[in-house]
Amino acid sequence: MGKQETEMLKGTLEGIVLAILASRAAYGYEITAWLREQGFADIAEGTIYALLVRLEQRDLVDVQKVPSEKGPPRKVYSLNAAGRAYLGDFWRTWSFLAERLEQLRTTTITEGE
Amino acid sequence: MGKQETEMLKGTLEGIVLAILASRAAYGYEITAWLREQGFADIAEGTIYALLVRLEQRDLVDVQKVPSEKGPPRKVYSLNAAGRAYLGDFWRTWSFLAERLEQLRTTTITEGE
DNA sequence: TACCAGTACATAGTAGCGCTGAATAGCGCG
DNA sequence: CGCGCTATTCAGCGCTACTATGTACTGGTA
Repeated sequence: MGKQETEMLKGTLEGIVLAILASRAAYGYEITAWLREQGFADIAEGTIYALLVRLEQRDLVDVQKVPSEKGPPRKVYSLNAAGRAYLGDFWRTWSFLAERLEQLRTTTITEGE
Repeated sequence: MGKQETEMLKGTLEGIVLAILASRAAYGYEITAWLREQGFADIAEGTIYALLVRLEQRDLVDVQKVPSEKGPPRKVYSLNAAGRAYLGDFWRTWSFLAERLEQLRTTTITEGE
């Protein structure tokens, strides 16, 4: 959709994916499909794969190749200890930001349009 | 501070500044100082000025030069109609994102550390 | 056989945003 | 005069998400 959403996703999309992986192991294609179901209609496939590669390079996730009945083998990602700690940081940062914004919204109620 | 906060601010900082300008006209230095008080300790000054320039170029704000008793003249920004509409879009996008994240947090309570 | 849709991953190139670091400028104070 | 505070500006960098494309494997169908 808009540029606003794209920019706002920077930083948060990583946390979203980490949160998903915290609840269960998953692979790229699956994550993309799930996000689309949740209303993130236009998150590009390539974005998720690139993100997962970054997570792997930073050793926040464990990876396991699993053969698939259809198509090439899946790369199943799961959160490791470092990833869980990093996710904790993410939630703290997010909470801080969300609180400030909620406060701003209630004090400046100018819902345009 | 961390890289996480920096990335998360992308897109949201713009909305924050718009929200501030919705409640009252302000100039760059003032906004920076206010943000620091609110806990955004390490938002660089240059960042705010660059952001204000972008807002001006996109015609979301009105600008007025006001002489200052100390230092060079201030550029006082205020939100115009387009800016208020854009701020409305921002809040909608933010709400969507915040809802998804809140849902994710409650279903995957893995507060690390 | 030939073709296509669906699954699954990968990557080169682009654009946008915030940060770093520095420069410029005006005013008041010791 | 030199220092500190106010106030703005700018070049260059790093990071993330998007676009667009390509690869690879399976099953259905004409």
